[in-house]
Amino acid sequence: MRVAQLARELAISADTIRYYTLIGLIKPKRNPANNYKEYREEERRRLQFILSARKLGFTLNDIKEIIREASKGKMACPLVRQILEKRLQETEQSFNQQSALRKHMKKAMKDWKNKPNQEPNGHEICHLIEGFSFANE
Amino acid sequence: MRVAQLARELAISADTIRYYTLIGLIKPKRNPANNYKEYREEERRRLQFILSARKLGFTLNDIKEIIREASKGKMACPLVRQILEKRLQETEQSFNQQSALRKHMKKAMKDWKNKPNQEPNGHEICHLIEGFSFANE
DNA sequence: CTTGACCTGTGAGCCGCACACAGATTTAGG
DNA sequence: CCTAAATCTGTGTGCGGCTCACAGGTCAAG
Repeated sequence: MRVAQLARELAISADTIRYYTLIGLIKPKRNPANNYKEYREEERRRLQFILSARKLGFTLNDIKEIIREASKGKMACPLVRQILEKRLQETEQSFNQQSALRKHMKKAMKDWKNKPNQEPNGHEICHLIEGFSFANE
Repeated sequence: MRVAQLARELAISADTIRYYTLIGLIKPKRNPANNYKEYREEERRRLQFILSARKLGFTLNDIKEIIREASKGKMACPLVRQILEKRLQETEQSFNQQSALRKHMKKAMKDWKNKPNQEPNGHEICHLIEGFSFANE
């Protein structure tokens, strides 16, 4: 199976598969007839593993390390648990940041409804932004 | 005032100020004595504008465009309102994605508490990930 | 006058792809 | 069987918003 069809079946882009191949996460054999990469059952399974791991917040580097560990015949689970914990912490952080950003933006939308546009006055760029208060209410 | 001190006062990194300068958001004059960049009141105000706008989700390109508009003597407010709306939509999207990711990760933490590590078995990489269900309960 | 802190510009690295390009291959239609 | 169009290939570049590394110039304190 070639890259485009596999991409269709997994509902991802061919470029993504190519990229994973480029960085060594997948190692398809070549078809000697045309030198195209041939994706088989093994590659499909590995790709599905990658996609699941991505959905759980693992980075591509994490995944690389996990695969390396597993292919040395070792048990990857402890590593997986440890990485998940770390990534969860980071996700909590950026989630809270996102949440704050969202709050500010919504407040701006609301506050600005009652404010007029204003002609430029020399030292302000946009009074909406410059006059915005990030404080709670 | 030189870059490092301004950075300290605004609690951001000197590299960030340098970067904003590089992409043309700030245009400090040079000190002829040593050719260092000189940041004055105008640059400080502009920098504060940039920081406020960033906190409201505007991208650096947005900010560039807004400044360009304002420096043409035009009223930037309508543009600002329009961009905010767009960025808010995007933020909602990525917020929801983050939220889903966080949920999955927390579920994994919980589910995996009861699952043992498992020796590699040839065709699985990590049964924790491979056996994880993304469904709601 | 030296030491060490600070400054400079330039360039590369991060992450996870998306997109552009030019040339090779495959497929469908006549 | 032939051609045209679709699809494929690898390589390289770009995105955002910085951060860090490097090699060298400048400056303040002792």
